[in-house]
Amino acid sequence: MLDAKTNDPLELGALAGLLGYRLRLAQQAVFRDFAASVGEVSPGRAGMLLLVEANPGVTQGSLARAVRLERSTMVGVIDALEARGLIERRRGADRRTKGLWLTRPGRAFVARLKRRIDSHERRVASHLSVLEREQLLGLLAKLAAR
Amino acid sequence: MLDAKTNDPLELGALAGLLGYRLRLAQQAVFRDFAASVGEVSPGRAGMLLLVEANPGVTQGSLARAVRLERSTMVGVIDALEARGLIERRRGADRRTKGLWLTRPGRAFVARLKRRIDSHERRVASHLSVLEREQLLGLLAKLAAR
DNA sequence: TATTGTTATACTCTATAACTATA
DNA sequence: TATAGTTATAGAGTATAACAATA
Repeated sequence: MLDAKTNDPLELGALAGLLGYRLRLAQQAVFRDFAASVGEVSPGRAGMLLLVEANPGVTQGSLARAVRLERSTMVGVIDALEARGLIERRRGADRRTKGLWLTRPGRAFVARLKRRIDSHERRVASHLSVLEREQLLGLLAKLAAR
Repeated sequence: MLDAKTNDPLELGALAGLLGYRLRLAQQAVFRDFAASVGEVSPGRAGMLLLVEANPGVTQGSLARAVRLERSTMVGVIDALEARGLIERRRGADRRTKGLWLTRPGRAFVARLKRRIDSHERRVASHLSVLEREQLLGLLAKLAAR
């Protein structure tokens, strides 16, 4: 780890070989590129929009479990996306539930989002070969499999 | 991605092959294990303690740059670690700076921390071979190199 | 009784802008 | 003028606990 300003080297000590530390640095780098190049919506919110696109009518609770948020947290998140006109709640067959759907503007937004995410992904992976990227995705999935 | 409660499969859609998505899931898994098994201090704070241990007398600003936090954010972080009696500020040769040092209890705390982190690391990497773990660390470093 | 969405509330982590003391 | 630490303030993002409607 280099001190970004003075280039004083800072000893990493016990930190050097820890997966959690390397994961955090990598994720910071990727998220920083996402914010700069995709913008408009955070990585987490973008992921939710992609999940609603792939699972039209998904209930709030089901989406919350998928992204590991509390149901109560999801309320505000959906409120915000609904206020931006990107998704809408519809009454489900089970009248306790609310199904989530992309609005027409929401679908256009997600289409644009996907194009930007594509070029973001290419830029982020530009230092990796195709094989290395596949290896990395596989190892990450293995690590996350609990 | 499985819905954790009902086992309804949720389609991942465009999310499936994104490095940022896989990074986030992997990091969540690792941090959850850290919280459950190391506890007492968050991964980020633990990292700072390890950096102070490896760089006695490091200034607040230098540490802030190393972990990519604002100087102003670092103030409160150090306040909290100081209030817990783990580190102390000492006046530097340049009298604008404050050097950071582990206290005696802080050194004991970090020693215990390192033992817990070791077993945490082994558990997290338990699904990976030694070679796979090395590959993963290397690929993550490559990804984070901007 | 159990589940879904909701509200009220609070906590953690972080940033920006303006200040002070030194350099 | 520039830098290190500081303060005040604000904004994401998240959680817990209690509640109403529905199953």
